[in-house]
Amino acid sequence: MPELPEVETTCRGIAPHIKNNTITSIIVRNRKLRWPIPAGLNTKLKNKKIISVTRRAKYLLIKTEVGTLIIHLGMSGSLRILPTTEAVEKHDHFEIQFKDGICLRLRDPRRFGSVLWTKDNPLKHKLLINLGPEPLDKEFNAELLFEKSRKRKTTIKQFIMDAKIVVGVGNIYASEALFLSSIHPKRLAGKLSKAQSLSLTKAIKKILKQAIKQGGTTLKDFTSSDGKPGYFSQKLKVYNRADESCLTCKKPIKQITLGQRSTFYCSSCQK
DNA sequence: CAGCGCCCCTGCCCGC
DNA sequence: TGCGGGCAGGGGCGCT
Repeated sequence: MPELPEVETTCRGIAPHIKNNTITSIIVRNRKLRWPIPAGLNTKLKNKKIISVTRRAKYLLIKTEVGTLIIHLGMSGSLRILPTTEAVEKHDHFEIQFKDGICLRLRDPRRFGSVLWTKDNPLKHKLLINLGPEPLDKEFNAELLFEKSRKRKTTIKQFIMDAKIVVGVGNIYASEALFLSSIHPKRLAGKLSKAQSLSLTKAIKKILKQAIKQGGTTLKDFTSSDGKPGYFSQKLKVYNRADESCLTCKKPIKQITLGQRSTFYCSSCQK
């Protein structure tokens, strides 16, 4: 489900409610997520304050007085702010309850998400330390994309989805950015020209910014922290549009599989 | 290291 | 209406 814009939307949505708020209780209903939710969180976090809520790649970082919760939403996770009294449903696995009667509740049917804990700098965590630059940072630019792609034999689509190169480009936005920059998803990364590196870098930034502005993309089940869907799905030009006509040239959009992921493109517009 | 498959899990949609 | 197959927005891991 969530790609970077959805995680960013969630981050912005929950922060005002929980920042400076005091935790009264941590509830773990099912600790079997991708990794087990660590034991002892309730003891550690009771009566502690939230200092900040930030994002790195698709990880949400909830910093408290005593350490940081690192939350990943996987494919089907969502976080919502609710009154603590709100009825719990089947896949509501984890929640943080606060002094003022609200809670932050994690729902994740597929359980590919995770809730991790660290006392140290979360950016030094094993899962975060080797991540590439944020796509919207200046550090991610045409020169970096060009240099890193030299001699790489993987397809450009898999390359831009590699978190060591740049984080946050998921399966929807990879297809969209390649369409916007007129690059065929199967083009070998090592064969990208300098001009293409520039247009692709720009396209990735543009697409992600637009999607954040729209509150993310809702295909099936994404809801932001207030339960509303994202509206970017209405702007998708190729993703999920197999056999429909290209919005530029009217030829049918093609669907292929790359790295076990569905990939959509226009064979006439993308070279 | 780079480049691959695999796999974790539930739900939903489609065709029969 | 029921059931099996395929597919889904992620990403770490283990193998070659």
